[in-house]
Amino acid sequence: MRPITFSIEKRSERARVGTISTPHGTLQTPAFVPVATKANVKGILPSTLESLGAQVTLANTYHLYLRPGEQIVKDAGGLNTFMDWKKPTMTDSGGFQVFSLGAAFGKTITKIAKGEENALAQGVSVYDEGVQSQHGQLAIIDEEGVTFTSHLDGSLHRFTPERSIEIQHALGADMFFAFDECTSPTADYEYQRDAMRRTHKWADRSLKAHRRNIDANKKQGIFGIIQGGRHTDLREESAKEIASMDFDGFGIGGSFSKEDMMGAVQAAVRHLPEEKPRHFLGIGEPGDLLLGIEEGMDTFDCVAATRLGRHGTIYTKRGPITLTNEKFRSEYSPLDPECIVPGTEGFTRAYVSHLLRSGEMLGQMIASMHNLGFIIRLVDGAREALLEDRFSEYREEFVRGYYA
RNA sequence: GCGGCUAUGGUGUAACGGUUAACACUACAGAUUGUGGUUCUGUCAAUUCGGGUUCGAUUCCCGGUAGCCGCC
Repeated sequence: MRPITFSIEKRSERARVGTISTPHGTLQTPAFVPVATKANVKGILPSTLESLGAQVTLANTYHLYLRPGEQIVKDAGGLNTFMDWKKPTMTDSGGFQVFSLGAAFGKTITKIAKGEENALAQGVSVYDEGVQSQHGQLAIIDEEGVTFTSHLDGSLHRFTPERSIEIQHALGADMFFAFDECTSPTADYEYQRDAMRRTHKWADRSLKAHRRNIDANKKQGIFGIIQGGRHTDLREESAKEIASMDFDGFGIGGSFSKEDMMGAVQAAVRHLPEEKPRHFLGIGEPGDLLLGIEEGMDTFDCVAATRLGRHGTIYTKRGPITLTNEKFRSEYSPLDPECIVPGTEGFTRAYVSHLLRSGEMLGQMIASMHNLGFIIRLVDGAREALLEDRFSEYREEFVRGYYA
């Protein structure tokens, strides 16, 4: 019996409603996964997280390895005990940091490319770009793994698939990811293909490293990651390859352009087994979550809710608003009159605007809390809608209000 | 009353007899999708007033005004 099991309660075209069982309890899917990079969701207490309806959190291998070190977490009794979070946990493998500290370091590239960057990328070889900017990067990739300098103190480190898995065993999350390379959206086709095939080899090595550890196999499940950028043929190749391996679940990772995201997902999902959970890494914005659900994705993690909140932007049913804008200084209305998040009922836009403008941490906490509550409710609502056969109406109604 | 010093965006500073007077903060706006915790990118905004010298003055000169310091 595997530690991670998945059952589907209902299907609606490609979308599904299910339950993931883990040693720390179950997850009703579709589910949003708050990001707890350094074993905390920035500005949010675990008890608050629970009251917002969070079912699971995702921590990061790279960050916890550097500080405090995986041994500290292990000796604490694992991630759950360390951070006093009793529900299921996940860890990301550190593969994303290969991108964020490598090709994207010190640049404005994000994992979601805009249209123009795309066009720009057509004629540009990322290999050249990489050589040019290698001095400014903290990570260098080779076939065996990644060598990087710590962003904290400049010290030299190396991750291989085996090392990433070893660290993730020490962290002890219920579900964790194979070590992968998240490519830049500005990379050309050849680079995407080569990086994807390298990721496949790393997936195989990650899986073998995990299965060798009998003890960890009783407590933790491993997810393989599909890459391939925005190219549907690469996404298909990647999905077939990763699906053929004995993973407990799958993740769709990497970079896209906004327009091609769902095409890439569809191409991948086609080749994934029905009976295993699918996680959409780093997605997303409200509309993207609903699209992902429609395409058959089960879980989603994203930093947007907390990052936007910290920087003063909150979600509302009528689209995102920037609370630090002058007009909100004297708006004595709820953060979102159409979506009151429990625990924030009494706060007005004017008050939170004041806190954020004053640099008060409570402002960031309230805005993060609101955004997390908003997103979790959105995804939970989608689950209900799927169960009641009204998902498309649910999605359309939301999109009509949010993107009006 | 006399003498000296100072006067540059909202704030604190910079600069020069010569294009669009610089910088930081503030203000205003934008960005953010597996987090490098208060980040990144833009924008608005000033030479105290009146004369004079000069091709040209924020800069040099005279005066007014204001502030600070000293003296009686």
